[in-house]
Amino acid sequence: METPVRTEATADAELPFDVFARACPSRETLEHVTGRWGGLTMGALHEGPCRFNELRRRVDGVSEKMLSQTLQALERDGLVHREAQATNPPRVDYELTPLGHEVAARLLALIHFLEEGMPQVLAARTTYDEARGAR
Amino acid sequence: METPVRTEATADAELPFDVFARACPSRETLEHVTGRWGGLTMGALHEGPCRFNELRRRVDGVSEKMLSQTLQALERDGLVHREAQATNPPRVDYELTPLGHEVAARLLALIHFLEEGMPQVLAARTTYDEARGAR
DNA sequence: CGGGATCCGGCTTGATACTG
DNA sequence: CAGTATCAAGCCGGATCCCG
Repeated sequence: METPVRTEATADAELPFDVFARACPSRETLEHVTGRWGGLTMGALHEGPCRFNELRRRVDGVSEKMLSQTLQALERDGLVHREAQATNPPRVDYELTPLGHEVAARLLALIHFLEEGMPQVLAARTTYDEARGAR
Repeated sequence: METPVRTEATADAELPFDVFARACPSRETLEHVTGRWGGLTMGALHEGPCRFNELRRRVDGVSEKMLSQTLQALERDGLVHREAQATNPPRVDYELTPLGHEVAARLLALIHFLEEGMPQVLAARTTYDEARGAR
């Protein structure tokens, strides 16, 4: 991983934005990104630009409404770029912005790690459920 | 991109878990981790073990019920360890498991990047809203 | 094709109260 | 302190209809 300007000295520098605070706008964006469809949508877009209905196919289970809604939130946050052509039939392409790509990369790192760790997770679930049912 | 590092002996079979598939259990775990309180809870625990009510204070805005529920889901997935002492008053400590720490690290990478990128996000929102209101 | 508008059921959430 | 139980409200998300 590349290390930006960040001097990894002591704890953290005092950032003006703190997700742990209730009212911080960063929490909203985090929820857009990690929301039910936000993460999957960005993950799908990370593979490349995509039209609306193709996106629907990539993100299994999402409805038109939620995809539309999700895309709007991400576009407003500057993570997704929307390019519409007023042709007939209309054609709209979505793609990640540079910022969006960086966010998606971190998101996918999480997703892939989770996928690889699923055997452990599943094992833990079994253990947990057995310890419960036994008692 | 990067070379897929598979420990499996079998050839380049795809991973057995795919979040993009509706029915995959990895999507459940992803939702536990990225859910409304899951991420913040794990982020808070990444700083160190913590008791229930202290956790509530760290994660601003979470209710008892949701914290309890969140912790149970994470414990079941093997990401959080719960250590209870049957004293009076009761004392329960929560901490991340090794797996949980790895997940939390990726989560925090995302969170911190988002916090640092908030100025851009906020700027994008302003632009977006102006383009809307103008029309 | 790419959405917007509307309706509506139900799951999630959050107070509140109660227990060990 | 560390939760569980209960209940009302509200937002989420799906289905449907409609438009450019």
